[in-house]
Amino acid sequence: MASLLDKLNPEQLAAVTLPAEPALILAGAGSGKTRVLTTRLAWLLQTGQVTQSGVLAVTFTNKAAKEMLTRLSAMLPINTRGMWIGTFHGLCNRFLRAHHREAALPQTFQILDTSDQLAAIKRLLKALNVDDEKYPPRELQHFINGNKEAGYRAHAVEAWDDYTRKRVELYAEYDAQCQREGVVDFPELLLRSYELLERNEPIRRHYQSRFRHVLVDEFQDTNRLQYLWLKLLAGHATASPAAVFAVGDDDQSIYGFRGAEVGNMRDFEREFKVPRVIRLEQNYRSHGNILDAANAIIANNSKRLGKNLWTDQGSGEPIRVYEAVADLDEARWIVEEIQQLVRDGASRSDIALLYRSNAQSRVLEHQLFSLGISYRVYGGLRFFERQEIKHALAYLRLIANPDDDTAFARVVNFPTRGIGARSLEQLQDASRVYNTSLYATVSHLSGKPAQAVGAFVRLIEEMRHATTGLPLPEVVDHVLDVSGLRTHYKAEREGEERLANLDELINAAAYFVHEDGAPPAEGEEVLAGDPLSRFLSHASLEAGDHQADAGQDAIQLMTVHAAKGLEFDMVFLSGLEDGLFPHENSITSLEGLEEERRLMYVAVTRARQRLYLSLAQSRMLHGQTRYAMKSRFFTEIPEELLKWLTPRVQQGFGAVHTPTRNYDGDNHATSRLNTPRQNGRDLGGFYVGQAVRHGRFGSGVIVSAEGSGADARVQVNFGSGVGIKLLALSVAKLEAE
DNA sequence: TCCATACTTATTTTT
DNA sequence: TAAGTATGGA
Repeated sequence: MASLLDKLNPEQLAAVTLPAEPALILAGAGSGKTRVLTTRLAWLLQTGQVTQSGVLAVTFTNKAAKEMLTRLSAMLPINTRGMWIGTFHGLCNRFLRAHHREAALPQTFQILDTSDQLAAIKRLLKALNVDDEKYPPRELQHFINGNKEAGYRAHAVEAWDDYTRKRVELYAEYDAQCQREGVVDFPELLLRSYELLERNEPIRRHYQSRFRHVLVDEFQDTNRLQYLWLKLLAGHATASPAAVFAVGDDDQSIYGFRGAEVGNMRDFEREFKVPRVIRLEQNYRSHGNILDAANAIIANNSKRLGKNLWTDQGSGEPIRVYEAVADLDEARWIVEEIQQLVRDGASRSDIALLYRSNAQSRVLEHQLFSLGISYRVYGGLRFFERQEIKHALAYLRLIANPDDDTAFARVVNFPTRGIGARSLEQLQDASRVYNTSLYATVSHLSGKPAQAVGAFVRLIEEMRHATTGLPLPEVVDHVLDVSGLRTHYKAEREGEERLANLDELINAAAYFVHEDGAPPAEGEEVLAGDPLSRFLSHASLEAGDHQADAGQDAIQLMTVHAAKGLEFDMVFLSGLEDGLFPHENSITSLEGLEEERRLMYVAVTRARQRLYLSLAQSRMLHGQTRYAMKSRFFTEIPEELLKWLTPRVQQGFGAVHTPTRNYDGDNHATSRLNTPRQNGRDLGGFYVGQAVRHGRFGSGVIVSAEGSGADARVQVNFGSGVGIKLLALSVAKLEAE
């Protein structure tokens, strides 16, 4: 037992061995958060304070849940299968399958992913004849999900204006449609579970008395509904509440834009009366200079719970900074530097290239590609999101649940079988009249459309019949043939990859059955439902890997968001320009800016040994060259931690006049940029891209120009604090800097 | 039904 | 720029 607690630092040890009471662990970046969480779980089990079935551990991602299970099995010789360790959505799915009747759902209910949900909303708007210009589907989706995640059903949403009233009405209609079809979206998994617990006392009591210890990972990312769900499940208001062990870092809260409420941490501390917040501040990842920079940056945020990272590893190297003239030069420099690192023996996969937004990867990729350096871009389409896979899954969904109109609409005419828009419209209308699903409505139809659609229904019936009792992989195989999907993609010019993916789906099914069939631990129940429904919910809840060959030794490219939780020996953080990072859409509000700052904090703390920061004075954005100032975050890092690799004269764009400014001496891009006249406009000697000084606003860059001569006006970006100003040259006393 | 062309729009994203 | 959607003609 001692071995479990070995090598923990005093704070970690204190956290792991806390008594059964509400606990809040503020775990800084690289402080051994996962280790503490897993060791706590193992320790509770090993010391007999709780049984396997008395534990609920919840994470946000499948990856984190898997990691916890793997590490737990490595610590204790136990069968973890059947334990309630998983994602919020995964656990709620399991809960709802087990109590589908009480939750008023068919046992085979299907889960809509984000794109399915959007399709369902579009279909609803069409059926109700709602103008989708006035009520854009995406906006409506956001409205519905936002309300669900705050815990509000349509009837509970306050609406003070006609527009909102209409959206609330559509929200109610949407829920009714989902109910008819036997499908639930992501937030619905949570809300439905919450409502069931709230309404059904026997079930609530059962789970409240069962779970004695509730462990929550990444607590700062919880939304309101998740917080309420935890509170209820843990029996917060009851005589014998479960001990909630919440681990998180308010400084790494970067998902506010999708409903995460950092405030949940404060609320938790207060409402659960956490006796003592434990801070994990010793960092095992980065060298001192990197941590000093991170601490300095995040110190500018208000409303923090407070925390300061430290290390005993020494200060290490300075942070290297490079200011390029243009995005292309920045990319060239980064790639050149990477080549040097690799020549010096660095392994490519230890090098990460981070950026604020996905669009920035293009220049970088281009540069890497042309120099033949292997790289891997994270993000993008995942396995279960590919169209051919979604088509195949739609057939499977119809076998499991014929009322799933989203699945029906997706494949009724794919591959094409002569069912046009008019037939479908008729079917939609009839389905409203009879209040039945599209599938069930077909029997009411007559005439020509009924023939074609009827044939489709018979096809699905045959599929269901032929696959009953077959092992899952064979079901999939059969469906791929009979649906005509295989034939379709065989005929398609570039269908080989799609065909390969479809075959991969059979493998995924086989693998799933293999995992799914393992015997559960004693006293544990497995997920209820038939194997097909289980596989389908697995496909929705776990969209699979982001493509790319993970095993290869390649440079890692990703957004800062995607990098959260990861670490690399060397990190390049590119595009550090005001307007890009922090993003211009976020700088208008304090909360927005503080989230950007947390993002910056996350980015900086990814680096173990070496951190590079870079920016470009001009950048191609939306097909136009844009000029920007250095990111305001530079001013938040103590100067002595930075090592400028570009001559200091260049800062503030003074260098545009110096002859050698580009990394490789190639200055054609610059000479084009700095032509003192643009579009023949007379700007009295000024030009776009020029560094200027204003008496009141300070120094900035001319971003754009309009008018000419006496009417000439220019937009000047003054950076931090001031922002972009439109100034008439005849009025404003600008001087070249 | 399919294909070409025009038009729009442009963070971050897991489940 | 460039991807995604919308529209209209064959």
